[in-house]
Amino acid sequence: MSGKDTYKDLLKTGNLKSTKHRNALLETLEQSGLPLTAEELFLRLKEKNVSISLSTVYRILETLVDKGFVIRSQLATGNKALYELSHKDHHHHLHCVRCRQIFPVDGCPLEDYEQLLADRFGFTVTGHNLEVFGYCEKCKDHKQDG
Amino acid sequence: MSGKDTYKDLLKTGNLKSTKHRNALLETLEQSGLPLTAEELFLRLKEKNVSISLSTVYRILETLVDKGFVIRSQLATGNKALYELSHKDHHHHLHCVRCRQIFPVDGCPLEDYEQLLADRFGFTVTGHNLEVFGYCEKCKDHKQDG
DNA sequence: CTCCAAAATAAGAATCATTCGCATTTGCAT
DNA sequence: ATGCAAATGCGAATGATTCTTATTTTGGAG
Repeated sequence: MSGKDTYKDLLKTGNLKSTKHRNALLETLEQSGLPLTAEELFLRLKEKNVSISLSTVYRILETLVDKGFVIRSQLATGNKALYELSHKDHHHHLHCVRCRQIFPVDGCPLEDYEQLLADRFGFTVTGHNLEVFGYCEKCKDHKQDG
Repeated sequence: MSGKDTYKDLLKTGNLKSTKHRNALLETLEQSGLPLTAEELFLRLKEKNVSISLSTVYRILETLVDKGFVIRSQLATGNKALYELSHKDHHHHLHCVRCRQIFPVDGCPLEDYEQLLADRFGFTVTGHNLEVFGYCEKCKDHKQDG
C-alpha cells in the first residue's frame, strides 16, 4: 500500500522526478480524504518519519499545483492555503463555522451554470472554487453560542 | 453624493461611530463596483486626500466584516484578501486568468443546492463563496499564450 | 457649548504564512 | 559507475495582516 514509488508514473507524466518526498507527500494527501495545509502535511510526514523541510513541502506543492495534480484553495476566513489531490472526482466541501470540521460532498451544482456563463457572457470557464459555510449536524443546535 | 455622513445610519445600526475614515472607506467601496484589496482601498483613499493609515484600513474592514456590512473573500491563487459591500444583491464574480479583470454576475445558482445540503446532510448553510475562473471574451483567443 | 470617557486612529513593530538564495544531495540518463 | 540537471535543506527575506501603545476624535451628559 505504501510503496515508495507508488506515484512514479504520475510524476513522470509531469516530467517530474520520483523522489521519496514527492511520493510520501502524495501518499499523505491520498490517505487524508480532506484538504490539508502545508504545515499539516509537514507534520504528518514527520510522523511517518519522513525527514523533510517545510520549504520543500511548499515547493513540492507548488510544483504539483502547476502540473494540475493538486488543487490549492483558500478559505475566505482563513489565512492558510489548503491542498488536496485533484485526480479524484470533482467535489466540494462544507465548512462548519463552529467545530471547523470539513465535510466533502460529491458532485457539483455548477455544470449548467458554467454553460450559462459561456452563452451569456462569452466567458470560457476553466475552473471554479466553491466553499459552503454553515453549521454541521452536531453543531446546529449551538448556532447561538458564538 | 459624497457627504461625510452618508453612512451614519448604517454605522449606527452596528453600534459604530461615524468617522470620516469609515464613511470614506464605505463610499470608496460603493463607488467601486468590484471587490478591492486593503491596499487598493488605502491608495484610493489617498487619492481622495483622505489621510489614513494602512492599519486603520485593515481595522475598519475587520470591523465592517464582523458587522456583516462587508464581505471578505480570498482567491485560491492570490495572497491578498478582497473586500466589497454586502448590502447589494447577492452575486458572484468571473476572474479572467489572463487579464486579471473581474466581472460581476448578478444572481446565484446555489439556492437549490443549499436546500439539498440541508435535506441530505443536515448541514445548515449560512453562506457560501464562489469563484469562477476562465478566459473573458477578449482573452479567450489567447488561451494558449500562457 | 464644554467636557469626558470610550472608541477610533497613527505609526511602526511584530507575526505568520509563504518564497527565495545558495550550498549540498539525489535521481536518472548515458 | 559518472555527471549533470533537478531536488532538497536551511535560514534569511518578503509581504500581507495584526498588534501595541500613545494620541486624537466622537458622541453624549451636563
